[in-house]
Amino acid sequence: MTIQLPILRDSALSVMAASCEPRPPANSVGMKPVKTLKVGELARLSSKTVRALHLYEERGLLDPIERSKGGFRLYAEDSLVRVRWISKLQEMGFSLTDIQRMLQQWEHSGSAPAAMLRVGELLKTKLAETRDQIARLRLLEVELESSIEYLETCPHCSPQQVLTACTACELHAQNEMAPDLVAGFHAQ
Amino acid sequence: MTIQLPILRDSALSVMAASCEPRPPANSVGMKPVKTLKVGELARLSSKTVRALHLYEERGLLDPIERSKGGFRLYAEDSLVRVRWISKLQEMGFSLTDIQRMLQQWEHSGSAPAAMLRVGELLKTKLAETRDQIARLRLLEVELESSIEYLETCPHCSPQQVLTACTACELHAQNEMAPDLVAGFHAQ
DNA sequence: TTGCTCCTCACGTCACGTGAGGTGGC
DNA sequence: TTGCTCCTCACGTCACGTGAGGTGGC
Repeated sequence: MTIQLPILRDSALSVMAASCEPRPPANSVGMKPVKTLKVGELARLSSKTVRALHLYEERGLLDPIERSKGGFRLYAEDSLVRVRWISKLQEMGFSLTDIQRMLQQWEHSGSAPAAMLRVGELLKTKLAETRDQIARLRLLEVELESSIEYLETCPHCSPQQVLTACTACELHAQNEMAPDLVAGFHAQ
Repeated sequence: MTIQLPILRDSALSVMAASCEPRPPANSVGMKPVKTLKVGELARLSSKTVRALHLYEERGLLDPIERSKGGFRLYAEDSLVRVRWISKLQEMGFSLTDIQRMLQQWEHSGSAPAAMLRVGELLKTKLAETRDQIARLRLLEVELESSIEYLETCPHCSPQQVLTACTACELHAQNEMAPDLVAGFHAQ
């Protein structure tokens, strides 16, 4: 994976030099050592474990730009964007294998708009799935609420009452079925 | 786990007998064989695999009422309620171990209102977590939408454009950063 | 030198998936 | 007898968790 530097870079630098802001460290030209992160720092910043970051490397999803003399992994600051990107895709339900495939498709597609089109399609599919998932969770939310409400009655029941009698409890209206979340306990 | 039959059963039966509906098979008294389900049927009805149902049995979450002479598991119809209950708890993020613990607490608590109180507390905690999860997914939804919108511009880009040039694409406003979901591709 | 961070194996865990080889029941 | 369903091992998978034993770097 070779990265071409955008051509604007020089003019961008001169604009910054002309401003009154303190000059940021030159980190793209190689004169000063580039600011890097050790794996523990990257882990902390991304809320991942070191083990997870190692795994992403094994799977080809993340690479340190170099190693220290002692073998320590040194990451570019950009890696944080990559790791957060992985996290988001995982939250949407992509597996690491899915993500691996997406990256490969991306790298092997010569034409930029074609690659972007593919990405767009994937995101649209996921948007639909995310909406489904939200709908499912809202149903669960309603169910939780009504189960909690149903259970509000129980503290007024006699403490001597045995659990097996709950199937015919006289405190709840006779036509009021126990909600599934409660009924599951006595099922069987 | 012994189940006491509710006392209303007989009167319920006689009400049914008095109606004009065809008499349903007597399935609680033991005169006729009780309607049971084989594991495959239960799997189909609950959208689980046979393997999963076996696992629930190993973990003490589900038990067939009997076995056929040939060793086939035979489940009560009630088992479907139990399996759906397990599914719902899993959707909320409970592990099988969690569910196992809940059932044990339930079975070992002598007092019914106390058991219900515990269940109520657990459900309240899960309600909060479910709401958090919904909030997270809605953020993702918004992010997906804006990423998709951002990518709408790309089909108008020259097909000869190389991917590495996307970091400085002139079709997107210069101050418009690529959304994280897109930026993750070129990060590193 | 001390203490914290990092390294590479390598086995464990969770909720199943996926055969292998054999049998039940209509 | 055929075909579908079921049985019990038992190993595989996914995304890490969790040591074990050793070293880097301020």
